[in-house]
Amino acid sequence: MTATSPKRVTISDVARRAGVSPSAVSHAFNGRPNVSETTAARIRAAADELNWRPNYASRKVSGQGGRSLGLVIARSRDTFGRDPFFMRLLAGLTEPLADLGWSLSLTLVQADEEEQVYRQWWGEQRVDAFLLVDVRHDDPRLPLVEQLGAPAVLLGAPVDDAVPAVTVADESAFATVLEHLGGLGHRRVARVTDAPGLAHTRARDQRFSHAGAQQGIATSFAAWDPTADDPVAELLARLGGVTAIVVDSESIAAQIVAHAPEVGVQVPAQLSVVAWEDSWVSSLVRPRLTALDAPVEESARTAVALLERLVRGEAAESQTVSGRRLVVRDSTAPAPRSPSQHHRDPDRDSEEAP
Amino acid sequence: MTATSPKRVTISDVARRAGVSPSAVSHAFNGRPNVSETTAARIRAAADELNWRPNYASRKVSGQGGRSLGLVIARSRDTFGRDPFFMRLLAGLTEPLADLGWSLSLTLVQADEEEQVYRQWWGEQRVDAFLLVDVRHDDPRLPLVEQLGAPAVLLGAPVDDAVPAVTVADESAFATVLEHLGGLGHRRVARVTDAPGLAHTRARDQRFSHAGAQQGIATSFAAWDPTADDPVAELLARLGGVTAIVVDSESIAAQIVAHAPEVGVQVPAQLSVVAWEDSWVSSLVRPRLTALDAPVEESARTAVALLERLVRGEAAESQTVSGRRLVVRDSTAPAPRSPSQHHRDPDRDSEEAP
DNA sequence: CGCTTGATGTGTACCGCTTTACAAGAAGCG
DNA sequence: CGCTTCTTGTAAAGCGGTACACATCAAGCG
Repeated sequence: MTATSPKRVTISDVARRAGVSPSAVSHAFNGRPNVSETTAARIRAAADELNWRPNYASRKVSGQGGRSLGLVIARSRDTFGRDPFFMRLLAGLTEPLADLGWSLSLTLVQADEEEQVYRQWWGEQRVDAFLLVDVRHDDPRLPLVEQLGAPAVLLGAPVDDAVPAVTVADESAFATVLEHLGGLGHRRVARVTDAPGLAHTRARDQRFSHAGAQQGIATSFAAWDPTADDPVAELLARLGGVTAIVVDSESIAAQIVAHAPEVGVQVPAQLSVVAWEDSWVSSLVRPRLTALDAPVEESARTAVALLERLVRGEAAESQTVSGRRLVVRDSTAPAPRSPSQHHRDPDRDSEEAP
Repeated sequence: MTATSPKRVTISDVARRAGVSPSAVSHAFNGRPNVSETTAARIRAAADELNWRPNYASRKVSGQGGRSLGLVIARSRDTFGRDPFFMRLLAGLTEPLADLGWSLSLTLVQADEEEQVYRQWWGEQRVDAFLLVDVRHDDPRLPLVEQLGAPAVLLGAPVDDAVPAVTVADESAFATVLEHLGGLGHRRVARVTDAPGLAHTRARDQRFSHAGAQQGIATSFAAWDPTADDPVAELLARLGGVTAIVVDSESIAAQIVAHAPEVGVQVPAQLSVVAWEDSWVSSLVRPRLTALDAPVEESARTAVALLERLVRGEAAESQTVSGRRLVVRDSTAPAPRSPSQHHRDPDRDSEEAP
């Protein structure tokens, strides 16, 4: 088939139909006081009958503020696809954007094309603001958006005064998690992270150590190595006397609980696992993951609100959203009596909760 | 902070810098033959130095074809979020779109706002084409895009000649799956679907019956009821003497294999499960899901190519992409010797593969 | 060598809408 | 009742490009 475009209806058609000038239509549609309520109604009726809406491109050209948010994600298809966080984020952005009449432009890029895409989208005025995710230390995008003069908000730990951040309050979260684990008798807990370059990783590392110190729990760190032959086995082997881990990524936590028994580590009998994000995946795997739910939808909403203010030229301050909530499921249990049994025959120890 | 927009550079700035007229710049940037290669180079250099890119909105206003694809998904946050297919689709669309210089506008809507959003986005010329997913029987969007004259392509079974479809070849897929199951001794297989309203569901139903008939396997159908208290238990109870199921949705298949043992059905000892989509989730759950991988990325690429032709005013025919591939994992095994044992004590039967 | 060509550019009229004057009649007022 | 002030509307100038028609000028040619 061929797309046969019926002549598109313009503001003049509406004006003619309502018996007014095009300017009147414009004023009516922009809530300007230059038109009486009665004629405004007539104009709206005419527009309705013709099914007309102001052409987005045209209004942008004539100086009307923007209505499009750019989300550029520098991830491989794979790491994007297996992070349920992004689904939640996308879904969460959609609603507040729609309320504002904005739309979301999304793309995945390779790391080395990233800046290029920001420049292009901004230069073409394809988008009017950016939402920055996966912000790294010394992230080049921060100076970039400043240089461009592009309104931007980042999700994660604040990095730079010039770009407001929407942060999920984490302080008490580590305390909560370690209280939960401490209450189960765990004394040595490790934090597992991938993506060491991300800005929020460092912030969380500090909070984790701090909370551990306060609660008398020995904390350590372990990096997830996706290049290993069997990343789960490799990680578990490195864990030493740790009896519980807090995993930054939900998908990694899920892989760990699913695969650990197969390499001789029973979860949660020998090792408790907490995921630092929550989604349907956590309740899918067995044992179900104890996870820390984050208010993703609210973060999205907050970010959009901030962005909207920036685009209007107002100032916007970084904001914190709270609502971290520990959802206790089946991957955490009392610490084994004698630690460091990871490599025993799985059948032989089945220490149950006291 | 406040966004202080540095004066934006326009085509005239570039023209001045290159010592030519604005038209020359335009021609140079649109590969028009009105400008010599040497001056074109000079112009490009000037544009580079000023970091200029043609304003997207302006070119659209002045009749330049569109560069934006609309994807409107009528799903709840939840059903969107737990379908890994969408992640693959989004990721898959991104690359071919970027190659074309297009961008993707995404939104989630409630079913009753759906048409409204199509009208709005098209009316505002915010997008230049639509990709239709989750197409239902008598889907109102098909007449709608026709009426609007909007280029559109749908993913799934062809429904209407006016809207080209990109279809994943399914014919041999059912044969392959049933061969696999038949070879394991299964004689009664059910197909489990949610979303009975989707257009491709009916098509698959027929193919399934057909393939069953050809291979002497008794086929039946079972609907997934998400409103049930325990949908998995409820489904399994309804299965009768069936020893294997083919589940239309990967996330449902995953729930089934994860939860079945907890309601007394061993997978795959008592029941084999095949998922009709594949993603990382299939290898996450235990037992790992035997799944039918679909060429999602290639479908996306094909759809984009079709769309691009439509936007250029060329005709575009429906296309089929092949590449369905059965990935055999751990959720399929030989059929139990005596069927219909679903409600036995799980410990008591552990019939192993012969 | 005069004239047709082809290669390169430039002027200019839009595209559809916003916006800043500015006009015209109604209303307020001393 | 003449003049100022609102109210309601219109005209016209852009916004940043594109595209068509036309101007140049050097080369090609009989």
